[in-house]
Amino acid sequence: MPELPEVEAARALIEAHALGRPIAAVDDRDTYVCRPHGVGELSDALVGRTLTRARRIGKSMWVETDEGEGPSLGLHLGMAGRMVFISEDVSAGTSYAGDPMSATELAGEAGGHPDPRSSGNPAWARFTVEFEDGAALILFDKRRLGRAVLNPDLSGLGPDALEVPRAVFAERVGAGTAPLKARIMDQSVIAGVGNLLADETLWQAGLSPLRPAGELTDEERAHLWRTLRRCTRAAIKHGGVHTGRFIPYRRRGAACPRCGTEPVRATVGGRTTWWCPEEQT
DNA sequence: AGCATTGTTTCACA
DNA sequence: TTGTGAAACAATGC
Repeated sequence: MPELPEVEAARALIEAHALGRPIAAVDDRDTYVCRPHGVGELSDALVGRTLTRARRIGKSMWVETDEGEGPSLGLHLGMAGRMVFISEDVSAGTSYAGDPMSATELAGEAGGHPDPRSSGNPAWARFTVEFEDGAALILFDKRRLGRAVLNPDLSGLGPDALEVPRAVFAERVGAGTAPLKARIMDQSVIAGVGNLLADETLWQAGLSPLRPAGELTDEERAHLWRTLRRCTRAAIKHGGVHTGRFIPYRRRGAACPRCGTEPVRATVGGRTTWWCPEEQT
């Protein structure tokens, strides 16, 4: 689920609820999600400190501790991760993106009837930060492809897709021989665009995912930059990339909501890709 | 049973 | 050396 819009919602959740609370305990026993750290490493580094700022580039976020004096906590949601904050104050119980979940529901066992399909399944809590006041910040991830790591290396990331200036975007995206979709999903070129946001943006921009990135005109690059910003902002506002206009039509037998043509499917940049062959050229 | 999955890393190859 | 694409990763869901 998580692309830039979901991660931004998670970052905002941390910023709104988890800052300023001294850390009492950390559960880092899942050494796959917390790798390369061993059990207790994140705990030793974080207990006694306080989260002071939540930041994000693309799909990667990190939380500074003790005004930058302590280590930073890197968090990545992977393919299916979500951040949840719970506290005694039930009204604050919420998840990262338009899918509020009460503390009662999150209690799972305590509720008596935990839904195994729920992302709040207690068994899917892969990393937990408990605060002295009883609140907790939890990374739920049914597939364990998310990450919690100290002092994350973000040097391989390009500029954030929402922050990158138009001219920089044009220079970085409008180069190379790879298909356009692969180019905008390359996190070292620009950071934050995933499979669904890429399909949505290219559909809205009327550009084929197969176009060699380096062959775009100046006008097309500028148009793509504006369209990507609009799609990303809309996804943040509406609760995630799945709210995109084109997303429901990424399936066999559908009809493009603008022209009625059946979308086509192919693998582009290693990912399943759907587009309108009539309008996207 | 088999295939697909909103992400990232590693590896093979041109 | 650089760029590109496939496979692997974990664990479901259909």
